[in-house]
Amino acid sequence: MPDGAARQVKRKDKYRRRQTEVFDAAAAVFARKGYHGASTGDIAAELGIAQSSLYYYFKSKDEALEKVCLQGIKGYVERLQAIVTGDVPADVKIREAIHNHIEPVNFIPDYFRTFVGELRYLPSNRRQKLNNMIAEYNALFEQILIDGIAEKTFTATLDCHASMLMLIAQCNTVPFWFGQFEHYSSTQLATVLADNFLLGALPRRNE
Amino acid sequence: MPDGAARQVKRKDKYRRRQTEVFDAAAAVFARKGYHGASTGDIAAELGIAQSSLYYYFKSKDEALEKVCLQGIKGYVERLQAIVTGDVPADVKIREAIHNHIEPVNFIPDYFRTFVGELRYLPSNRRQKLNNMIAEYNALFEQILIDGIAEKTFTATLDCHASMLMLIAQCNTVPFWFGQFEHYSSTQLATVLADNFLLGALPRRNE
DNA sequence: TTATTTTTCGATAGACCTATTGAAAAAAAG
DNA sequence: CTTTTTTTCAATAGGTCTATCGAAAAATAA
Repeated sequence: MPDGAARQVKRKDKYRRRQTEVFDAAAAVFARKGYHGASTGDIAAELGIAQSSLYYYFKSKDEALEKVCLQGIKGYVERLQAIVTGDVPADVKIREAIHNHIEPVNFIPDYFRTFVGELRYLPSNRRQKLNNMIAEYNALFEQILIDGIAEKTFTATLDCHASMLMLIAQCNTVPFWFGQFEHYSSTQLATVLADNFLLGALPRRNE
Repeated sequence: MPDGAARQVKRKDKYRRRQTEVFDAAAAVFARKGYHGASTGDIAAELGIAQSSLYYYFKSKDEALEKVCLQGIKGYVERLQAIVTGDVPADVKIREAIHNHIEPVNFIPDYFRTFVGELRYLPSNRRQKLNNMIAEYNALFEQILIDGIAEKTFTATLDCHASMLMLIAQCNTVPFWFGQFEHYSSTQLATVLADNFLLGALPRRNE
């Protein structure tokens, strides 16, 4: 028989598991109907419980969106940080970065979509932290391109800032059409995207 | 003094001009707050009139969104059609197509943003026509790439369908950050995007 | 000016939505 | 089985939103 402290932990764990189910449902509904188009009643219906029961797990719809967005970006910056500091050429880093960005579509697609599409509806006080993470992420991404020019991996004419925005824009649209093209895996898709960016559509002679 | 028929035309014209102002306001509010986040009261406030006055110009909020979206895509297909059938190499066509897609950010940015971001919230009966136009547009865009491979302008390894989606995805994000980077004109931006797609980031030897 | 048409408005019905509250049901502990 | 704690619920206050309606105001015509 567990002692008092262990019992507390177990109870908290059970609560957190249920809470995760609630946020999963919220993410699914936000992704499908948009934040403002989704009601707490919709989320409850997704779970088969009463609308008021949700408030045992979050304090407001705003907070639910914040948690979903935080979950959606979780780990992104850390993984990109590791890629940037890696000891490989910039073109390999770009391939890794693109893969890193797209891959979560496989296991948290609703969080991914909600983060990309609904973050702007977070009240500005809650949005601050997430905006900072995005700025940091973008800077890391751009750094790969800047370093790539310095090490002569990329052409000097590359517009690093615009290219960074465009690469991320491409990755961010993937969760919105991933279900419709099952013949691509996320890995294949990342490869297509990276090949396009690195090689270009015009043929190359010496390769 | 105009006769009866001419008077009717003049009145209709005046009505249409005012209606355009109403849709302009709707597009602005939809773009800023999202369709579900925007109320008809917000649109009225933008115009400085009563909320109920709007219903003299449209029958429902849905209809307003439909009209804004239709205005947002107006001319796109026709212009791309002309580009596709033009007598120039595929790389030039791609440059033209990208320019054609991005340029409206200069004169109808709110319609552009609303079309890209809010179309999905149109009830499916109203959305049908617009979806068909998008399908047609995408097919035309992809045709440029397919033709480009056939005429040896592009590498045979190019994934035309994925590339089409990615190019359009890039163009579609432009209206969401255009205001923040004033040192790019839409033309310069189109050039960066096309250069990236055609040439790639890796240096080329013989050019 | 007076009469007619166009445009705007105030008031509101009817619906929906968020968040709260106290109580009931379910689960866990004793 | 009884008590305690956790989880869910029904009911609802208080707010917002869309769309309608008849009347008022403004513009135009006679």
